[in-house]
Amino acid sequence: MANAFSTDANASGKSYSSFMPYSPPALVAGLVQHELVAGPTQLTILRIVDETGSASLGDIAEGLGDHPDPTGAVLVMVDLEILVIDYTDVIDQHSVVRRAPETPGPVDAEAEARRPSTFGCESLEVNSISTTTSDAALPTGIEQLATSPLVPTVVVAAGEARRGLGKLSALNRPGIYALIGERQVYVGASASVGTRVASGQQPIGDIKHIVVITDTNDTLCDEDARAAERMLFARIEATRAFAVMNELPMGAAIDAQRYSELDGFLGRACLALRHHGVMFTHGAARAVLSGPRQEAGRVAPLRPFNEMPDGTCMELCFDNGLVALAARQSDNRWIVLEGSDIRIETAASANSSVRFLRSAWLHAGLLELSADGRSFVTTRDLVFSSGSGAAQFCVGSKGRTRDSWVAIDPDGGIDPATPALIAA
DNA sequence: CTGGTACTGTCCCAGATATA
DNA sequence: TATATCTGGGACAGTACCAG
Repeated sequence: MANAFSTDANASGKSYSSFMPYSPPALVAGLVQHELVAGPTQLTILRIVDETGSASLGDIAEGLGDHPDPTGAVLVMVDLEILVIDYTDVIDQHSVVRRAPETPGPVDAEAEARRPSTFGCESLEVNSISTTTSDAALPTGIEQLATSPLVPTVVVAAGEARRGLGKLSALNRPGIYALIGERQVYVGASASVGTRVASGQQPIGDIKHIVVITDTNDTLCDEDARAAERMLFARIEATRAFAVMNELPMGAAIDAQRYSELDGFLGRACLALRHHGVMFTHGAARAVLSGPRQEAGRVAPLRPFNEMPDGTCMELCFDNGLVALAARQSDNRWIVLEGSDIRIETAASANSSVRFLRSAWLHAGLLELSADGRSFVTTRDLVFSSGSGAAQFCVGSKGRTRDSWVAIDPDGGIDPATPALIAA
């Protein structure tokens, strides 16, 4: 699947097209040129839409009969700006498809915001994106891409200057900080980071330096800061130059695009710290900028596909057909196996870790959209510290526990009910 | 020292589905 | 049609630990 997510030059600017394993579509003489949209398919889709002015994706799929990929066909036509699709969280059979406005006209920002912009990252917020030049000022056919407004401001203070950080109004905003000792670091975050550092009593002595990172444009919100705290924690832990004093922060529920933006933000901050000899001074600058692929210990050692993992193999079935497999190696070490289904949506009750990890692992390529688009699929064995944590991550909600995993026969033995089913 | 919060695990409820 | 079972989701308690 990895190759299907091409972002190369052939990828259309309409980003969801990048997850379709087909050639880029084109419109020639009013007819779509694409494997999924033959002439009759195009006519049928437009007829269904025109009957009432709009149609659900489910109606179109039904109208297309045995078409192999009706959703893909519709998305091709959306890509070509023949149709638009409205949906709330994810594209499903209830998503409404209608004709695109004929003239470019003013961009429907709200509808634009709902368009899928990266694989598997539906409902991405675009409020973090800013443009510096009005589209109207550009000639037709030229588009300035929006970029993240996150720009790190990095402040380094001596340990004894700690109290003074509370007096800097520029630090009275969400941000993250690190208290650096000889061989140990304490990482934290706060909605008002300067005050937090100045008045805190974190359990670390012999502080040599204090690093405070905020956003120059003050677009970093409290949730971003808590997510960035966990990400900085992982970056520092990966250097092995310091022992991180506190436990792994819980992170926050951010979407995959925001995760990517924060990662870039942190990369620039870490590079500044390297250039000033504060932290991240070992290894290549490139590695400092990119950071570790994943938190230490979350990816299990590589395992040949035909080799069974250690431990008891367990199975978790959910959402009418999705299956995750795990190896229970001990009460506090569960391995969710490569190829397991991970539900795309998360429930409102899902904890922040469930959402944070989805974004982190999409960013890292440890989760990919499945071939049928119904779920994410894990691309490596992933480590969890509890059965319920693993189950809740897979299902995307609470209410699943360690007992939700059912032991399976690692030798592929038949189900005890199979003889009865055959007899019937 | 205390309050707040996250994580884990258990319990319960509601709706859908299967079965008698 | 009534009942049983399954599944998804929320509420809650115990624990641990951070933050003030």
